[in-house]
Amino acid sequence: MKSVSRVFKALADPTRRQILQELKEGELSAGEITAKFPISGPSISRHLSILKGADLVAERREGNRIVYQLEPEQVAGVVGDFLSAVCPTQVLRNRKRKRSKS
Amino acid sequence: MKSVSRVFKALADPTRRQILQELKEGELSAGEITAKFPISGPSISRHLSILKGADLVAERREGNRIVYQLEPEQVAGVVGDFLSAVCPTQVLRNRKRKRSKS
DNA sequence: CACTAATTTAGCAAAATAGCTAAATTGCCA
DNA sequence: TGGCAATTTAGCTATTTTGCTAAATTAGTG
Repeated sequence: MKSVSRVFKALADPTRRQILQELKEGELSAGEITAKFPISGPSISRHLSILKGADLVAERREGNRIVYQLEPEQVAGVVGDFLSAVCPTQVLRNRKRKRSKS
Repeated sequence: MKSVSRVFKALADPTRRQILQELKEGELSAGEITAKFPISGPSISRHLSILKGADLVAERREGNRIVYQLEPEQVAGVVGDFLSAVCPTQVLRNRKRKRSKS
């Protein structure tokens, strides 16, 4: 599958988007991530492997546990490229504040 | 469903992302869009209704046909908000050219 | 080595997704 | 009104996704 498709499919799930937001604060082990969500460890593990498959996170083993880390360049790269392809004029630069919620 | 979820689910499908790119060039009727893809009219119609449900496109009837139009503010708004939430430092501004393909 | 903790892998069931064809709808025109 | 063109809606099937529990893996510790 193409990289951009893997990324957008990964971002389609709200749990996975929230995992990315948690990782923005700093790296976390699989168990620490699991503790933040109401779903089982194995389910989180699969979400993590999908995020990893899209290169949105990197993992490394640290003794007993596996630590995950955000890859902000991949997030900004792929999503940003799409954004500039579809709406080049109003990408980030020039974005108006939202009136309420769209 | 929440707006951001509808948007990212809509963007998860490659056909729908490509429809948005086609619409970037200017509005198109459902039939004109269908002609650009190898799948059936009804399938395109459903993709369009999902894009419309996420407010990524707007439709209007024009006589016999229905014309679709990109809503770049919604695209840039929702996706851009997510981007600034997850990787505020390297959002668009400051993005390095890609070395090859990530 | 045996035991425990952390995590992933396997296998299953329910729900969602995307495609198709056939039928319904909507608007135009004679 | 009848008929045609454009599009959507309905209903179906196959595939994918997401959750679960149970079992396997990997690393540290007595």
